[in-house]
Amino acid sequence: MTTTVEFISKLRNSGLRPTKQRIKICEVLFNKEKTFHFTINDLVKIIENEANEKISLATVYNTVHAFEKKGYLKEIPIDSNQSYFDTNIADHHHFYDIAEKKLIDLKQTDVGPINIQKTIPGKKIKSVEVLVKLETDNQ
Amino acid sequence: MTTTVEFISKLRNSGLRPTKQRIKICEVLFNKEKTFHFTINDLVKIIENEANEKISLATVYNTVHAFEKKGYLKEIPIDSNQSYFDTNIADHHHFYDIAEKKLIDLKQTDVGPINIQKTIPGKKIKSVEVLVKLETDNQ
DNA sequence: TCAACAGTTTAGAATGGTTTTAATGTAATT
DNA sequence: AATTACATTAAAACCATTCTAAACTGTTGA
Repeated sequence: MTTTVEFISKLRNSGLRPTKQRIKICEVLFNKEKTFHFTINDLVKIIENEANEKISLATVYNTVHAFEKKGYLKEIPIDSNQSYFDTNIADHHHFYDIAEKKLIDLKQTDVGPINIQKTIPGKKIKSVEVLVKLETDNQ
Repeated sequence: MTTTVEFISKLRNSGLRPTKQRIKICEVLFNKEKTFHFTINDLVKIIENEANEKISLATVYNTVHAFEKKGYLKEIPIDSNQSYFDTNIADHHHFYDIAEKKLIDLKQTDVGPINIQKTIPGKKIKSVEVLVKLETDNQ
């Protein structure tokens, strides 16, 4: 449980003005028991349900991108027509249920260490992400 | 080097009528020395340059999706606003150079086996894809 | 060989997620 | 309180992708 005051200083410390909208989005995203995955559309709906407020779509996009840039959110690479975000910023991997278009977290221990042998001069590894696609098992 | 005749029978055997457009796209995609990555836009440009033909955008989309469904192409999961495809259908993974927006193939031996410990009832694993994001190494 | 059918191509319109615009509003600073 | 820089907003624009419906073409069987 994080208080509004804490969100305000977190935002200020990040160089983001603590506006009503950003605080609301913080509460929606970072005050949950568990981390979760969402699309922008999901987030808009959650805000509409949870508060009776309405935050403009553009602001939701702006805020999510700002939070991503600050490292408070991670975008999950999926070849889908919309972006998925994750409030779990720890290093971890995903199942993607193709039929249901749903993401499921994998723990580090579910996958085991991944050792990348190849290097590219002048580049360093920023992240290593495994996406396991699931389909229906008909048998 | 694959002949036109071979592409025709490959298409027929897949239940796809060997049309002029599909044969052309086969030649562009599968007659290269090396496998490569492309977007739909890339492919349209290649076709325009290589032949003086013009294939309708809708047909390019249709054909790429048909080929993907038949397993002759693979879509690569990246959190981008457009789809990337790969003519390398062997089991392999990717580097993604964030700065240059370029994909680089990793060989199986560059990554080693990945062992997924978790299972979901009624679902089976369709694919396991590793995306290694690279950033500039400033030091 | 030819007719008939089913599958394919096409240009252009529609769709839908995301970004831009430019006007209005608000937090921070003086 | 005035100023300034940053934020929010609705609506328009953007752009990759999909859809539509009419024209076209490969295939089949008589």
